[in-house]
Amino acid sequence: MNNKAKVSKATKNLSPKVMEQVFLRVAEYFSVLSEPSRLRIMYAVCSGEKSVSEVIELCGSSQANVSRHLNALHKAGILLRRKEGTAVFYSIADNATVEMCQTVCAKIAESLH
Amino acid sequence: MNNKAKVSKATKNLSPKVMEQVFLRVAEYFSVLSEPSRLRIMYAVCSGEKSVSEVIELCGSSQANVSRHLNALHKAGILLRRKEGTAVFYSIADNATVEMCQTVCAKIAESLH
DNA sequence: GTTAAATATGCATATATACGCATATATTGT
DNA sequence: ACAATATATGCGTATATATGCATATTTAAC
Repeated sequence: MNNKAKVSKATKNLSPKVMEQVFLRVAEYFSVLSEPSRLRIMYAVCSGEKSVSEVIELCGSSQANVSRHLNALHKAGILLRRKEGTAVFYSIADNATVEMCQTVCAKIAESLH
Repeated sequence: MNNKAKVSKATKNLSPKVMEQVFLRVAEYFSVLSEPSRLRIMYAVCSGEKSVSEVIELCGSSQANVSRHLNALHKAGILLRRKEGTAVFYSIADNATVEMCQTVCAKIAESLH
């Protein structure tokens, strides 16, 4: 079974009640990715695991904001968290999300030409 | 050149200024998809062109809301608009968006089990 | 134990936006 | 011209959330 078939199978035959749950969750998921600050953070982290401090440097945003955004991305299951001493490291949980963002970025970047 | 290479080429070597523009636009794009009401509408329309009235029936939302959401999806370039008499028909502009939504829906649906 | 460094969080505020309600606009049929 | 239908929009309100500032919490070093 190819990927397309898998997707169809996963979303077909779902009750309206479950579909509603899915829509709610998917909306939350996209919502996390609908902030420039968080996309900037994703861009910083997608090249490899980064500490909060490193993300702050790379993104030029405030410590409080970066911390909150990283937490949001982690809560959404998009970033993994790892503590080491006083530092906290974040990394990409699922490459599919990054690939999706890159696809969208590429489309937008083209349309800017 | 395969798709992955194309994506890389489209986003690499962009100046920080342009990247910032891209992040803004991508955030807007995801923002449009971050509402359950609009996802419901996408689901209604992705099976084929629909008039506003049909979408209202399928989604059970108010006329004013459906109209506004359809307009938002159109403005974002996600839906096409076609007038015919007093009716206005909306349809999917780019299948890539639908496929992306379906992929995310499938992932979420699986995680609900 | 105290200090310093890294990270998280409480609070206030400003901004965005989804929705309901009413109304405007456009098109068709009489 | 008028009425009916389909769609869009102005306005007020409630809710969500991004941000800055200050402070709390955690861990390491001394």
